[in-house]
Order: sequence, then structure tokens, then C-alpha cells
Amino acid sequence: MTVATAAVCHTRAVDEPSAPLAAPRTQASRRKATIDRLVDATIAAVIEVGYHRTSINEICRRAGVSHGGLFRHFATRIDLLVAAYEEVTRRQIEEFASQLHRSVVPEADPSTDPIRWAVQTLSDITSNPLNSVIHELHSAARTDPDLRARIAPALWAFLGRIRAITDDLPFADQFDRRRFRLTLEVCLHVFDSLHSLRFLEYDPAHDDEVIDFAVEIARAIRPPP
Amino acid sequence: MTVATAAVCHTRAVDEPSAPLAAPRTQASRRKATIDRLVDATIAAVIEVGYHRTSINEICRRAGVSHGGLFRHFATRIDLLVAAYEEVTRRQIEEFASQLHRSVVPEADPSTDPIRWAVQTLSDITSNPLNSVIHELHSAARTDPDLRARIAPALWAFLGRIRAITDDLPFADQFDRRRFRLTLEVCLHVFDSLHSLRFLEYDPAHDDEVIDFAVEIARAIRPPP
DNA sequence: CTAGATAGATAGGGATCGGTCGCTTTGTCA
DNA sequence: TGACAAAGCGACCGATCCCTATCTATCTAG
Repeated sequence: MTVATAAVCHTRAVDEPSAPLAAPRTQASRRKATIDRLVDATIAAVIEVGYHRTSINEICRRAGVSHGGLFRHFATRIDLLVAAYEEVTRRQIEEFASQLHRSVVPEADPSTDPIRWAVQTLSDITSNPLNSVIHELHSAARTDPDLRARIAPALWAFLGRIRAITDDLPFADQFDRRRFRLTLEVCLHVFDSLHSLRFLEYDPAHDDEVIDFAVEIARAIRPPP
Repeated sequence: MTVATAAVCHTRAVDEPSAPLAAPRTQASRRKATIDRLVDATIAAVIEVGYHRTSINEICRRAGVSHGGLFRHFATRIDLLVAAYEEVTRRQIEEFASQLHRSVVPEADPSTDPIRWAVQTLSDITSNPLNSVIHELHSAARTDPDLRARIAPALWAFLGRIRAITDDLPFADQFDRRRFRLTLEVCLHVFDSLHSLRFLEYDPAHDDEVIDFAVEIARAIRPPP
């Protein structure tokens, strides 16, 4: 055990005995921990109060970091919001791939229709609160050329990864490629738009109705002409 | 001719001889003209700079009205933005009904497929810049309970009018009611979401591809089971 | 152990925010 | 025509915005 480790253990034992990793020990870990807290706080703030109310103050308050500390790691507010956007797309891709994977592993319920599973997964992903971060930044980017230029590459990468994942779906070869891709795009647009109106009224029954209808569309479109 | 009218005519003849109605003559028309200018300026500002940059200053500058003049007619910024939202939904409904109507009047090209016409109309309406005002306010309303409470009734009325118009489409009875409504809802969601990503890249060819696919879906769904 | 570098905190600058308050200009009505 | 009301104006308010400059605390390296 190094001296530094011993010192940290001592401090923890006195101040907060059961707190996990109260103080990082190296500059690098201190830096990473602060950046992670700032990005997490930014994501939470955009979800809860929206893009234009996610101010430096709001982020610092949530992250427990001072103004000076924030600007040590991010030169501008937009830099931090772009980092949050990239982190959100990364998490969404991870969740999407992970959830889709569950339908093809041997333990999956064999009675599950893979098309329905995929549609349900698209609905789940777009109804994730993280998705509203993406929507908020897209909405802001429409009228902010700087922000638009910053998130465009991340958005293209995001769409590319979605396509790569969906093109590998086991039932893809039951469609012709054009119809398959368009069907998936339609589903994504429908759920994206449908769930962005949840602020008005959340009707799970209607969600299910739309999911059923999307499955019906996919089946009706499936046979090549 | 009253004295006031004579004065106005005189001023117009000197300053801008051909300008239409440079100065309203009654309190009521002055009031209406100012309110209209403020609402128009608000709509234009939201389209061009977005919801959160549509400040009192920005609106007054565009409308040629002072701060004091604005607050004479709208108690808060949100009041004005709600008025702009209602005006936009009114214009969109008007445009929607008018454009749909053109496909059923005798002068319409008889070779036009009414389903394709309706789908194209949905795409046109959602790609109208006015639609971004609706999107901006929905996005802001998600995290602003006051705004949400104010625009919710207008949104419900808007959706109700869309449904009333589409339920009267001449080919509605070729579908069963549930599939017909869901198909229209799917189209609206798809075009809404698709066009909200135009800030990234505008690809008319892809728009056409999606329109073709929407028509294909409608035809595949049409026959009752 | 110490000198230098990195991380974090605090105060405040310059600009803009939504909104108020007197004031002037314009229209109304007896 | 003159008193009153409505419409319009712009200075000003406190709050908040993003960001910087300066200082202290912590970590690294020789």
C-alpha cells in the first residue's frame, strides 16, 4: 500500500467511513472524475430543465463544481453540451445493441416474434429520457450554426451506428434492402415524434396501438414484389 | 372627411405617397395593427433564431414597436409566444384544408391519385417553416409547465381539426377507421420527424423516397382484413 | 523536500434578460 | 374644443447570462 493510498484511507475512515472513493488520488483520476460529474450533470439538467435553461450555474450546482473548475476542463458552455450529446448517443447505441441482442440469444423466449421485438426496442429507446437530450440539442442546433457544426459529426456517426446495427438484424434478409431500411426509418421517426409529445399526455395504450400498427406495416411490406 | 383623416392623408402624400395605410385611424385598428405586427415578428423570430433567442428586444426590433408598446398588449413574453403559436396553428390548418381541397375540386388533374395527394400534402405542411414554430414551442413546453399549460388547449384543438379534416377525405371509406387514422398519424409523425432534421442536410430525393414509401404503406394497409 | 504544474474556488465584468414606470402622442366623446 | 382614455415610448430595475482573472489547494517530479 502506497503512502498516498494510506492517507486517503485514513481520511475516509474518519470523515465518511462507507463512502465509495471519496477523493481520487492522482491528477488524472481527479480530472476524469470531475469531467464525468460535469457531463452527467449536464445530461440531467438538459433532461430536467431543457437546453436553454442548462446554464453554467445550473450545471455547476448539480455537479458540485465551481465556475472556475468547469472552465478548467471545458472552454465554453457549448463544448460541455457537445460532450454531453456525444455521451448520450454513446449510451443510446449501447442500450440499443444490448436490448436487440437479447432477442437473438438462446435464452430468449422462442415464442417472441423478432420483428415485434425490434419494433418494441425502437419504441423503448426513443422513449428513454436520454433521447430528449438529443431532441433538445437538435432543436437548438436548427438556429445555432456553431452548435450545428459541432454536433453534426456526432449525429452522422450516431445514425451510421444505428444503421450498422439494424442491417445485421437476423430477419433483414426477409426484406429487400430498400424496404427494410425505410421501414426502420419510418419506425424511428414515428416513435421519435410520438414520444416527443409525451409532455402533453402519456397514453401507454396508444403507444401499444402504434407499436402493433408498426408491426403490421412491417409484415405487410415484408414480401418482395 | 374628418380632420384626423385629412391629416393622415396629408402625411402620406408627403412621406410615402403609395404606401398602403401608413397609419391606422382608429384606436381599434391601431391596436390590431400593432398586435398583428408583434405576432408576425414573433413568428419570424422563432423561425429564424429559435424560441430561447426570441427575446423582447428581438421581437420589438423586428416589429418596430418599443418595449412599452409591447407590454401594453401582452402582459408577459409567454403571452405573446402563445398568441404566435395559436396563429401558426390557425394558418397551418387553413393551408392544410386549402391544399387538400384542391385534389377534390373538378379542375384537379383526374389522373392524380388522391392518396398520394394527401400524403404529399402532409409532407408539404410539415416542411413549412411555420411548423418549426410548433416544434420549438413543444420542445420548450416539455420543461416549462407554465408554457405547457398555456399551449396544451391550442394543441388539442389543432389535433382535433386535423382529425376532422382527414376523416372527411373522400377515400376514407376505403379503409377501416382504425387503420385509416393510424396511417395518417404515422405519416404525420414520419414527416414531422424527418423534416425536423433538415437542418443537417436537405435531400429532396430522400423526401420523395419516403413519400413513395408512405403511399406504399397506405396501399398495403388499405384492404380491410 | 521543494519547485513547478495542474485543479479548483471566488469575485466580478460586460452584456442581456423580462418587466415596470413615468411620460408623450394619438384617438374618443360629450 | 377640451377632458379623458388608450396607445406608444424609452430609461431604468434587479436578476442572470457566459466568461475571465486571480488566488489557493493539491498533485507530480527531480
